[in-house]
Amino acid sequence: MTETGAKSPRERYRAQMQAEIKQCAWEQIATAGASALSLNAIAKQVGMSGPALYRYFASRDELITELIRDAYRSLGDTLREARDSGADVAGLAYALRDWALADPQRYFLIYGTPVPGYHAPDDTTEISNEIMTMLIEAFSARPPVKPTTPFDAHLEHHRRWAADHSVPATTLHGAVSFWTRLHGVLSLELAGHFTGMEFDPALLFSDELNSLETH
Amino acid sequence: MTETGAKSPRERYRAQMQAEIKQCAWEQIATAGASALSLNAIAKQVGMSGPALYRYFASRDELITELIRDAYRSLGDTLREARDSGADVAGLAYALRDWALADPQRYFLIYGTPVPGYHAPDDTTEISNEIMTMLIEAFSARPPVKPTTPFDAHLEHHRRWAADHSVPATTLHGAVSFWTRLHGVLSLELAGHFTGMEFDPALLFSDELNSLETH
DNA sequence: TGTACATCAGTGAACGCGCGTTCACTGATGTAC
DNA sequence: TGTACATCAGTGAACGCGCGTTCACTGATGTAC
Repeated sequence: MTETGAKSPRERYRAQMQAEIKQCAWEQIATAGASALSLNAIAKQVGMSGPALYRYFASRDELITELIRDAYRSLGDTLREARDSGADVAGLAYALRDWALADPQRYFLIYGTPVPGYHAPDDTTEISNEIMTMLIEAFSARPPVKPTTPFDAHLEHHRRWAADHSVPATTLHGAVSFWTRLHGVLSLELAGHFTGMEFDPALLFSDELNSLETH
Repeated sequence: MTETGAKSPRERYRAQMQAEIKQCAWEQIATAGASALSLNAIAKQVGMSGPALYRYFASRDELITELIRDAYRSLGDTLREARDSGADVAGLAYALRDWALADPQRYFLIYGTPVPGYHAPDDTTEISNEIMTMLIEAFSARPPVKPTTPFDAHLEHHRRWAADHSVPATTLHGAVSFWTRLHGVLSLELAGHFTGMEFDPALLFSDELNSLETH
């Protein structure tokens, strides 16, 4: 009875309120960074008093955890939709880039500076795995790469993390390099490390994407 | 009279105390992240009372700024020393990697999540420029690369940031890709995004380094 | 349709806390004659 | 070498602040008969 569809008005309201709180939280993060997120400030902006938030989230940490979960889900959804629309490796890359540019602080919430103590919730690693699987699939549809690097050889015996057992190691390598190279450009761009150099980061991104063809 | 050498005992003591404070600050950052840095906590650990720190730093922000400056200087020194010891591109890469692994939070203080409001002090961009120049020099010593990519062409007309006007655009491109690719692997490794995959990040790093030969 | 009760969103006061920072001060160290 | 003064490191009390969180409560909304 409780498990599917048919929400009561109260449940609707509750969900809507929860979404509004998160929305405010995201705006605050975009403005001042995640570490400056304040429950009281959110409450004020939403138009209710501080303690009321505890109807929706058990604590500040739980709110942040939920935001991280949402960020992962959003990225996963974005890439899945791209794939379902027939996107190839390049399509996934641009979907990633657009997603990152749309909200840099959301990107950094996943891929930015780790907080020493904190450990991300388990569902996020599931989404990470799904993303990796999508990348591997995309690279599987490509003409195979010739040269075998030391890392390729290493991967032959360290590939338990990859769901698909039949795919060649060079394909796994492609997926990993997709991740690291595009993250390299993206994170430096989003952090503003290219301001001062007048080149267009988009072109660098495209070039890095193309570099994945040979490796 | 004031400008060079010959420090008085007071100046010595002062410099030593300042260094000790910074040292404690770094330990705190390594433990709990930069955003959790607390003046009072530092004071307690150094063995003096809170307000005493204001003899050495005008404010918390100035302390952090100074730490960022030191991080940049440390990285610059490390790479310069490597170069002066005759390191080539690969040597610089491993010097970078070692430096990053020695203190991940120091790395993230430079290359991690940006704080929306904050702007790094000017001297840091000088060091960034110096680092870029060293990379360009290192890539100049290599056999030239054949294929010209769109980004190469773009760089021909957007290279004012590069001090050396005589070097080909593909060389500049090499230096930029060095930066982005190695940062991509390093930052994901340091942030722990490879835990759960059993491969050795060092081998991936080497492979990414080798990938720079063709591009 | 109307009444009695349960659920639950939101309030306001209060908690303790640690923060950065200021201020007037003490006391030791250095400098000048 | 000894005295008089200036410099400056460090203290302790106090400031106001905003934080996350708890608690007992009010009042509206939903549910059962």
